[in-house]
Amino acid sequence: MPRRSAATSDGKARPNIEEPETETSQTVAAGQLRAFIERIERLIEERQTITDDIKEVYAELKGTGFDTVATRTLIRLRRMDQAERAEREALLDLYKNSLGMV
Amino acid sequence: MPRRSAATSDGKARPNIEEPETETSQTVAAGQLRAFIERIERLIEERQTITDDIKEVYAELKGTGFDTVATRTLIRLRRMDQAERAEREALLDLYKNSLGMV
Amino acid sequence: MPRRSAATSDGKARPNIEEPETETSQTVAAGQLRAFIERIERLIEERQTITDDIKEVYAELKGTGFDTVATRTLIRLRRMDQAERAEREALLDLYKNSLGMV
Amino acid sequence: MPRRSAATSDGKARPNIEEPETETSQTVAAGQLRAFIERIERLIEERQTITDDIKEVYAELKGTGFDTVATRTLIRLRRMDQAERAEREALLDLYKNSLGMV
DNA sequence: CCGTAATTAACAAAAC
DNA sequence: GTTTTGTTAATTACGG
Repeated sequence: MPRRSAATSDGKARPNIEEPETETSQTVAAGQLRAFIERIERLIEERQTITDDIKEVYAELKGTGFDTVATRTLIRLRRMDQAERAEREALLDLYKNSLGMV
Repeated sequence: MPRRSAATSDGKARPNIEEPETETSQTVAAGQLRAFIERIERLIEERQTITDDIKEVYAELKGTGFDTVATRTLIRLRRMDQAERAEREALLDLYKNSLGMV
Repeated sequence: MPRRSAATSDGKARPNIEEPETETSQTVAAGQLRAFIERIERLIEERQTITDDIKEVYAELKGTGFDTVATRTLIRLRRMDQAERAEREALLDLYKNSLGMV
Repeated sequence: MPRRSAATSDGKARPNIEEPETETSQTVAAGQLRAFIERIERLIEERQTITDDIKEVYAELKGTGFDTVATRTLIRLRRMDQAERAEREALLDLYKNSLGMV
C-alpha cells in the first residue's frame, strides 16, 4: 500500500461511477493493492498445483517400484554443480578424518 | 531401477518376455526412470517460472509505491485465515461425529 | 576445523614446529568440533525426551476418554490463533511506522 | 470432551459438594481437558526452546569458522551409525534368545 | 504395516 | 555480504 495512505477499514474499495468525486487516491490504491494481491495469490495457487503434480509423479513412480528417496537424490545431484559437489565431499572427509570417523 | 522385482502385484515393471531381443529389463527400467525424472524436472522448471513471476509482481508492486513486506504479511494473514477456517470446520466435524450428528 | 585454515594444497594441516608440545592446531580444532557436536547431540536428546513426554500426555488423555485427534486439532487452532495475533500486530506496526506513528 | 459418559472410576469427576448443582460433568471434563492442553503446550514450548538452543550452537560454531552444513551432515551420520549399531545389537539379542543364551 | 500428517532439516531467496 | 526469512525435502509419529 502507499505507505502513508494506509489501510481502509472495510477494504472493499468499490469505485462508484456515479460519484466520481468520492474516489480518493486511497481507494484507488486499495484497489491496486487488491489487484496485486489477487495476482500473487493466483500464482501461488498455480505453483501449489504443480507441487501437487510433482507429488503425484513420485507416487506413480513409487507404485512402479522405484525408490522415491533415491530418485529425489538423483534429481538433486543433476541440478547440483559438479565442482560444488566435490568441494562439499572433500570438506566432509576432512571433518570425518579429524574425528576419526574414517 | 526398481529395488526388487517390482514387489507390487500389478507387475508394471516386469519386462516383456515376448520381446527378448536386445531390450533387457534393466534398460526398460532405466528408460522408465529417465521418463519419470524428465517429467519431474519439467514440472520443477514450470514451478520455478511461477516463482519468478511472483517475484516480478512484487517488484512491480514495489515500483508502484507499495511496501512489499507489508504486502507479504497481508497475504500470509489471508492464508492463515483460510487455514484457520478449515481447521475450525474440521474440529466441528469431529465434534459432530462424536455426537452422532453425522 | 575451520574452512580456511584447512584449505592448504596438501590439506594435511601440518603441526606447528614452533609448538612442539604435542597439541597441533588440527587436534585443537578437532576437539572444538567434537565439543560442539556433543553439545548439539545432547540437546537433540533432550528434545527427544520432551517429544516422548508429549506422547505420554496424549496417551494419558486418551485413557481418560478424550479424543486425541480432536485435542490435537484444538491445540493447533490455539497455536494458529497466537500466530495470527502476532501477524496482525506486526502488520499494524508496519502501518504505524509507515504513517510516522512510531 | 470425553466421548461417552466420561470420567469413571478415578473419582476426579465427582461434583464439588460446595457447588453441587452447578458443576456438571461437562465442566469437569472441560477443566480436565484444559489441564491436559496446558501441559502439552508447556512441553511444546520447552521443546521449541531447545530447538532454538541448537540453532544458537550452530551459529556459534559457524562463528568459530566451522561449516554448518558439513557439521549437520556429520551429526546425521553419527546418528545413523548409532541406529545401525542398535539394530545390530537387537538382532544379536534375538539370536541369543533363540539359542537360549539369555 | 501402511499411508497420512506433523516436525525438523536443507535449501533458496530477500531484507538490511 | 550476511544474515534472516520463506520454501521444499526428509524424517518421524500417529491412526486406521
